[in-house]
Amino acid sequence: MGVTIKDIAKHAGVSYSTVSKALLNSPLVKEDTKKKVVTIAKELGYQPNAAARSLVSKKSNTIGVVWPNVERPVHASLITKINKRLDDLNYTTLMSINNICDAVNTFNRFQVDAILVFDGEGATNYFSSKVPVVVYGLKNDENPYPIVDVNRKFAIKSAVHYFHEIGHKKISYIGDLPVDSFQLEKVTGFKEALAECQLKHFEHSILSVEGLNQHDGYLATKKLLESGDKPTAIISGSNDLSKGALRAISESNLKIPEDISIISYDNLPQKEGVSVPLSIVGVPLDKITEKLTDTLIDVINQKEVERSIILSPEIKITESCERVQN
Amino acid sequence: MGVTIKDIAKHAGVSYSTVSKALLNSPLVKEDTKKKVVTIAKELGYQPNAAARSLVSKKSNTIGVVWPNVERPVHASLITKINKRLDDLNYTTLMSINNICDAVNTFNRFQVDAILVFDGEGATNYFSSKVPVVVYGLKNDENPYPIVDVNRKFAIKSAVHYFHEIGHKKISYIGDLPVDSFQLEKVTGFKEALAECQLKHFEHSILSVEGLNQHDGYLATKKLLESGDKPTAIISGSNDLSKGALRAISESNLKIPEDISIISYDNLPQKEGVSVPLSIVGVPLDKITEKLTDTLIDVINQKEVERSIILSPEIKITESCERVQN
DNA sequence: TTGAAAGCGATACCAG
DNA sequence: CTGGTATCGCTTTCAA
Repeated sequence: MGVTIKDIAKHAGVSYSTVSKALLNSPLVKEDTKKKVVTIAKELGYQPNAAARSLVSKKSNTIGVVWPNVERPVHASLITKINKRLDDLNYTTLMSINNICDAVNTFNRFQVDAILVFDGEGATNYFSSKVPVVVYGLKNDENPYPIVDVNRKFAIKSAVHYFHEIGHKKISYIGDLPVDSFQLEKVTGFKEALAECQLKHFEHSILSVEGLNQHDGYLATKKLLESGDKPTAIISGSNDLSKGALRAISESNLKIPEDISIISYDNLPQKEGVSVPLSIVGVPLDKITEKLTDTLIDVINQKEVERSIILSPEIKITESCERVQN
Repeated sequence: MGVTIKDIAKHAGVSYSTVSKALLNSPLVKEDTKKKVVTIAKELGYQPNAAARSLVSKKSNTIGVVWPNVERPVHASLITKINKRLDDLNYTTLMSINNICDAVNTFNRFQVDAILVFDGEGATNYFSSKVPVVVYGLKNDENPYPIVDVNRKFAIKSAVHYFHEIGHKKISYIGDLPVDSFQLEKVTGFKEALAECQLKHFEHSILSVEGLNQHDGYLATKKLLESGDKPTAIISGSNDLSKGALRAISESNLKIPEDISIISYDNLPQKEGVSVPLSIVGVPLDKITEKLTDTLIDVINQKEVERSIILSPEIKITESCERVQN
């Protein structure tokens, strides 16, 4: 059906093993022959048969990404970046949105060189794989594969400590969403940090949300500001929540940072489209991408990798924060 | 490295061709032998080598889905449903988030049985594929592959006509977002329908938005209601926009449908979490899923399929709409 | 520098 | 019912 190296061989008047070498740019083939073969291959619209190739070479130059819940868009930009980076490294990325177990099996059948699993649940999902696996997500003791994760708890803690240092005593956290273990981590960080700084909880120190969209942040902040009991500083659990918070703050005719300071948890550098340059705490997406792809390449090359790699957040303070005089 | 049928053959004391047959559940193998082989295969953690299999059988039972812009989450639920349905039909779904051209080439190398391309841009991207292709997205005359699409224009038109029939004369559309060709289609439908019904434009008959989130709908509706010039009916371009609209309406102390009627464009049946059961117009996601998967299966089986399949929307009216007395 | 041939893991046919 | 063998398209020795 498709064009094979034999077809090319016939057209070029050489043997098909020469074609193979030429296409792999082997130094064993004369430049002229190479050129001719490559030209003919292009003309014929030749696409190497991945099945045959990986059958013999035991390598597919392909990495499988398991992304069980596409519907939660949190990871979309990360995956896009990873795809790009792997492409630059000459790897093909294939994705599966099946459950982890099935997806891992599929990729094993396809003999991908490595598998990257996005495990938002810290699931106890027991899967096994001959092909090396790297997990991005919550740590889980049963998981025998190297795991890369982001220290969300520490990120929020840093924010609290920063506010404490510049004199804030009344700090609110927006983004309590118990069904989501990532958010849970952040709330825990907030609570622990309050304790460490000997700061008190007050009625609205932790605002729950129904989701992580701009509107959820808007609603929560609105509620917070309308309570008689305003904080001097806000930490918000995600970029979108922050956008909503900013809008609620400006609607209440409060000024940032004079009336209220704000730090946002975020992995993206600085999103445009906000009125104030937000202070950000979190692990930059590029850092996550790099660590993840590097780890994948390492496991492919059978290098030893740490079993648990927890990336530390960075904090970037802008004019959205101000010292409190007292 | 991995377990092969030869390993199983040794353990079972039969020839490897028998193992192959047993694993394929061929009637040519004695039940006992089958049982034994299957058990051993399981014990050894055997995963058939997809490369070898598709090399000889020329079938991979795999469908490649090209989803160039994951970052726009519109298609996430559709893709999830498709994945599910194909899984039920015993097809494996593999996704690529590369650009259309590269992704199609990749899937050609992997000899998938068919490729589904999500083309949100109606792009003139010229790609060619030996493997059959089905496109979901905007029609495009240069595209030689069968295309499935949703009639967004007609959906909005139906909504306008419905409102017209029940006496509304002042109708607003929320969701003008010119960068998005899908939204553009809807706005066009709105304009054409107004003309067909001989209804007049007024200042806020078409509300633009900056995105398609709940908050965008909230802002637009707020603006609309605060203008002195309220409509009696609203059509909203997406489910999320509608949620925002509902909130803005309730904040303005208006009642649905007494003060204002509303129909939402949506492909999902009826989302929970809204105060009023919304009237919906659009093609149900299940219908799209079914058409898309059926078409894929058809092209795989070399059946003739129409070159252009445009799905008609359904309109479902609930108590969010009321006749206007005049 | 090129060609011939072995073999990757599975299926499918034919012979027993 | 079971076993041997050709074959898929390609990479990779080994010889020429």
